[in-house]
Amino acid sequence: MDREAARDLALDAAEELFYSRGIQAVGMDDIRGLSGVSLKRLYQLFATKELLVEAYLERRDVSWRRRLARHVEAFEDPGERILAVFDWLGLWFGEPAFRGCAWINSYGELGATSATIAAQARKHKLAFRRYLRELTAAAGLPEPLADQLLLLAEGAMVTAGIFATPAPAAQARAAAVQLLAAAGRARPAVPAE
Amino acid sequence: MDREAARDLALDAAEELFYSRGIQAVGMDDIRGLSGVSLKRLYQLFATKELLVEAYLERRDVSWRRRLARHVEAFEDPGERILAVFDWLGLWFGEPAFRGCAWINSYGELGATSATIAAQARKHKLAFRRYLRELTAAAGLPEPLADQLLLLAEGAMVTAGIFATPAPAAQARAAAVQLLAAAGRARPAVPAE
DNA sequence: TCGCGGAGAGAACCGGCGTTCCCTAGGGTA
DNA sequence: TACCCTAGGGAACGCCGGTTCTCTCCGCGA
Repeated sequence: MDREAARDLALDAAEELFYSRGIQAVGMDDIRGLSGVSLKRLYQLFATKELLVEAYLERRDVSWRRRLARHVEAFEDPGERILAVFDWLGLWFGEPAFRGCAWINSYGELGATSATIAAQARKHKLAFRRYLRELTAAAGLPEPLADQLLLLAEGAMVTAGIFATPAPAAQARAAAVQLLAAAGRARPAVPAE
Repeated sequence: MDREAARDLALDAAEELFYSRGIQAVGMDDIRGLSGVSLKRLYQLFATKELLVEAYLERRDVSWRRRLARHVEAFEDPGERILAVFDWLGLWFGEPAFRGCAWINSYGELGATSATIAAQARKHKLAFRRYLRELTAAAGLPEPLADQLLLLAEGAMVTAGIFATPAPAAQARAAAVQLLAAAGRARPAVPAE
């Protein structure tokens, strides 16, 4: 097993365990047990647990945003793309392994203690906000609307996690429809010509 | 120092430390150091750390909702009361000690491990949702609107915590205004007579 | 066949923390 | 003054988990 393969196995196990149980509840030995990568190798790949956590959040950030983008960009219409974000959240919330947002959870757990984890959470949420701003800009809608959509999405993630139901995605979608309509009335996306 | 006073001191210290640093980052000895209540007494009052955490969340739930209600119920108009919720969030977010929502943070930290903490978070959020539903019902607005307002509020708490800015409260308030207007158009709160 | 270098398993080390225990001091009482 | 009883401080205990170390084994080259 070469270095790359071991790294992937370790990160797979880290993602599975850290996400489902929380970071502090998982020991390096648990990672070793699930991944089959020996402790020695683990520490060659990630000098400390904190670095492993960082790599886990980094990799998940990339894959999370890619999964979202794939779903959203199947649509052509800019307005539909915005709503597709909430539809995708609903799909995500419905997955059996769903346990809330990894970054919100990590921030709650270690944001006060670890500056790097707080920074990772900020980075991820900034990237998500930037994406929403791109989507609203493409639809000719103002930036403040994107920030409101961000609040709906974050609220849906939290509520879906704590209440363990995917319903908040549909609620957020409905609210987004209202906000889009209101913004459309103020500054129509497609001028009447 | 009698039993009641010691209990209050211990809970004051617990709230201060657990909220600012996270639960697992605080040891019983830290509680003792800040409260001045000896370990022996602490364990007479709370047989385990978990019971202390539970008592902390319980007490904070009561005081958090009382603070909110005090601010909201200074207004008479049902519509104003709803918006007052978001104004109060802005005041809260602006406090120097603000570090996000204690229940969202606790859930992220221990929700997967401790069933009682997950239940506390659910209980608190259910109570908040019930309050929002009461406010919208009093304004003659439909229940789904309350659930959407809940998403805005939760999203604002998370975003204000991670980005360390009170701005999300105003963004959520603006979105709430739009949603209220839309709901008012559909089913006017004050019929035209 | 004989070393040798690297890798893995798991024990060992060490610090932290929840919980318990011991020792002392102080105050009330005969 | 002598004796208890209580409370508090803080050391002690046991466990856990991050990190390191050691021992063994395997494959490869001379």
